[in-house]
Amino acid sequence: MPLTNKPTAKQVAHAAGVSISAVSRAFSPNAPIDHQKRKRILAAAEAIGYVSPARRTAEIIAEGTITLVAGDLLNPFYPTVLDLLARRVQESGRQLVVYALPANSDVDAATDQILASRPSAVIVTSAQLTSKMARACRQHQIKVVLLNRVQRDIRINAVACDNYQGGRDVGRLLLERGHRKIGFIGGVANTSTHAERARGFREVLAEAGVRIHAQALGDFEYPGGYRAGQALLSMNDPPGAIFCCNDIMALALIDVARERGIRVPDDLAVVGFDDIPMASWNAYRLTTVRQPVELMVQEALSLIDDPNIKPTDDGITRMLTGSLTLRNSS
Amino acid sequence: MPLTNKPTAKQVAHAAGVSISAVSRAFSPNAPIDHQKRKRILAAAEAIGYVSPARRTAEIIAEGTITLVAGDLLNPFYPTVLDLLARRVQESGRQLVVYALPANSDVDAATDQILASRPSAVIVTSAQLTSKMARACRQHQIKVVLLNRVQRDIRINAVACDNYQGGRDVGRLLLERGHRKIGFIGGVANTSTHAERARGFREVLAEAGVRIHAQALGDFEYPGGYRAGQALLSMNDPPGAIFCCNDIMALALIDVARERGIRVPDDLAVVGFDDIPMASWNAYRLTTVRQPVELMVQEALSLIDDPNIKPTDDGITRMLTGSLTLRNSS
DNA sequence: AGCGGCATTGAAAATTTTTCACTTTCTCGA
DNA sequence: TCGAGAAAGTGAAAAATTTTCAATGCCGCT
Repeated sequence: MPLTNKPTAKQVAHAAGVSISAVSRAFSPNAPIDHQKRKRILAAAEAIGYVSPARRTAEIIAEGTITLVAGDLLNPFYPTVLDLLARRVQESGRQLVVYALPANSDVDAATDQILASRPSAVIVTSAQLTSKMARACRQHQIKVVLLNRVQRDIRINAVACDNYQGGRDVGRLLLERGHRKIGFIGGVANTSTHAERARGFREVLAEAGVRIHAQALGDFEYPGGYRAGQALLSMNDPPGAIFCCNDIMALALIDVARERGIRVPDDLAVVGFDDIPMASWNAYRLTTVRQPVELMVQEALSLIDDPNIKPTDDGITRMLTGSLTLRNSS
Repeated sequence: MPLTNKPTAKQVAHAAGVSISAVSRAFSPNAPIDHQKRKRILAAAEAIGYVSPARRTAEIIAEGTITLVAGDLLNPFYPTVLDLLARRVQESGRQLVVYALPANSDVDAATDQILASRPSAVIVTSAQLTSKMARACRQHQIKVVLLNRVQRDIRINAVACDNYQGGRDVGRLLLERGHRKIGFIGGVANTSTHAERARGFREVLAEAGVRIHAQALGDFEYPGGYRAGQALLSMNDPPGAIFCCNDIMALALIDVARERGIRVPDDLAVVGFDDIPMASWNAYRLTTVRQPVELMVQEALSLIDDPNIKPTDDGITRMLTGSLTLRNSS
C-alpha cells in the first residue's frame, strides 16, 4: 500500500473487480468495453474520487465553457441577450454553449446532458431550475446563475431586472397621466416575471385607491396578447389605459386597438415591459420599461468569475433597475 | 527504434531538444513549463503528428460539438434558426457552441479561438467565410457548412434558400396583380442575399418588358428600410408596388406608407422576404417569401453527418425552395 | 552577501495506455 | 443446424505517459 492517499486506477480495478486496463478503457471514449462494465467502473471511480489523467485534461479544457440553458429562444427579447452574452464570454477566451429547452420540458431531463461536458458555469434563463439540477451542479462544482429570473424555492445566484419596481413605475405613470380605468394583461400566472410586475403595479394603484378595472392573461405571446386585448376592448366599459406585462402583448394590443378605430394614446394608453427592438418601430412607439440587458449580462458573468462565490454557496440575487422609456403609446 | 511508425513523445522530445517529461508538461494545461518552450514543443509535436493521450481524449469529447459562427444574431430571422438548430444538435447527443462575430469583423481574427476546441463541424451564417478559415478547417478535418449563404470564391458546403427563384416569384406575383410601376428596396449591395433576390426579381420584370421604376438600399434593417421607403414614396411618381429584399425593411416601408395615408395594398403593394414572426402580426400581414428553415437546418446537419462527405472535399451546395406566403400587404 | 521562495527542469518512479493473444459471442452462408 | 469467420471484449505485459522529487537558477528582501 503506497503512503500516498491519492486515488489510483489500481484501487478502482480492485473495487470494481476488473483489470487495470479495463479501468483505463472505461475512461477512454473510443475504447472497446462492455457498456454495463463501463458504468460500473465509472461509478466505482467516482466513489473513490478517481479521474484518469486523460479525462482530467478534458475537464480542465472544458472549464473554458459556459452553458446557457434557455427556455424561450423565440422571444424577441433574447437575441440581444444572447448576442451580448456570447460576445462577453468570447472576449474572456471562453466559449458559450447554447442548450434550447424543448417546449413543456424542464431541465431535469436535460441535466445529465448539460453537465456531461463539465462546463465551468451554467446560466439558466426562461426556465425553472429544479432542485435535481441544482444539486448536480453543486456536486460537480459548477456555478449556476439564473438570468432574468428569480426563484424562491432554491437558493441560487440570480440576476434580474427589478420587475416589482418596474410595475410600480408603470402604475405611477398611468396615475399621473390621470387614468383611473386601468387594465392589466398578464403573462403566465405562476411565473415570477408576471407576479412581480403585477404586484408592483397593483400596489401603486391600491396606494392611490384605484383597483384594476379589467384584466386577462396573454401567455407572454402575440396571439395571447391579441385575444386578451380583444376581451378587454370588447367590454361595455373598456379601460382607458392598459399595462401589458411584456412588450409583445402590448404590440398585439395596439394592433387590436387600431383595428377597432381606438386611438393610441388618446383613447387608450398602452405600456409594455422589456423594450424589445420592435417597441421602437413607428407602427408602435411603445412606452415600456427597458430591461438593463448590458448590466444583466455583466453581472451574471461577474457572479461566475468572482472567486469568493463558491458553487456550493447559497446564492446571491442582484436586482437591477429597469428604466421607464417614454414613447407615443402613453 | 520501435518497428511501429506511430509518433511518440520520445520523438517530440528529441526533435525539440527537451526531456520526455517536458513534452508531457507541454500537453498538460496546468503543468509548469516555460511559455516559449511549450510553444516550441507543441509545434514540434504538430510537425511529427503527435498528440498526447490526454489531449486526444479531450479532442474526442469535443467532437460532440458543433460551432455556429453568426454575424447577425440580432436579425429577427435567426431566433427560429437558432432554436431549431440547437434542438436538433442536442437530440443527437451533441452540443452547440455559439460564436457571435463582432460587428465589422471577419472570421479570420476568430479562427484560432473557434478551432481551438476542435469542434467536429462549423456552421457559418450571416458572415463571410475566409480562405484562411477554410484552410484551417480542412487541415484539422473539421467540416464547414455555410447556412443561408452561398459564396463563389470558396468551394465549401452550403445550404441556402433559393433567393433567385424567390425573387422571380415576387416579380411574377406583382406582374400578375397588374403592377407596372414597381420599386425595389435592396439590402447591402455586395451580399449574395441581396444580389440573388434582386437578380431573380429583375429578370422576371425584364421578361415582361418592365424595368424597375425606383430603387434604394436599406441595409437589411428597420431604420435603413424606413429611409429607403421615405425616398421612394416621396417621388413625384411613386411606385404602386415595392419588393423589399427582407421583411424588416418591408415592415418599415409599411410604417412609412401608413404615416403618409397610403393604403396598403390598395395604393401600394408591399412584399418582403424571410417570413419572420412579425410579418404575420396584424399591423403588417406581410406577403413574403418564407424561408424553409426546418429544411435548411436539417440539410446542414445532413451534410455534416454524411460520412461520404469529407472535410477536405470541394463542397456541396443545396438550394432549397422558398414559398410565397400571401397575406394582405399585396 | 546570504537566504528564502518560486519557477523550471530532467531523471526516475509511479501510473496509465496500448498492444496482443486469447476467449466469447454474433452473423452469415451452405 | 452447423461451421467458419468476424467482431467484441478481456487481462497480462510491454510501451508510453504522467507525476514526483531533487537540483538549479532567478528574483527580491534584509
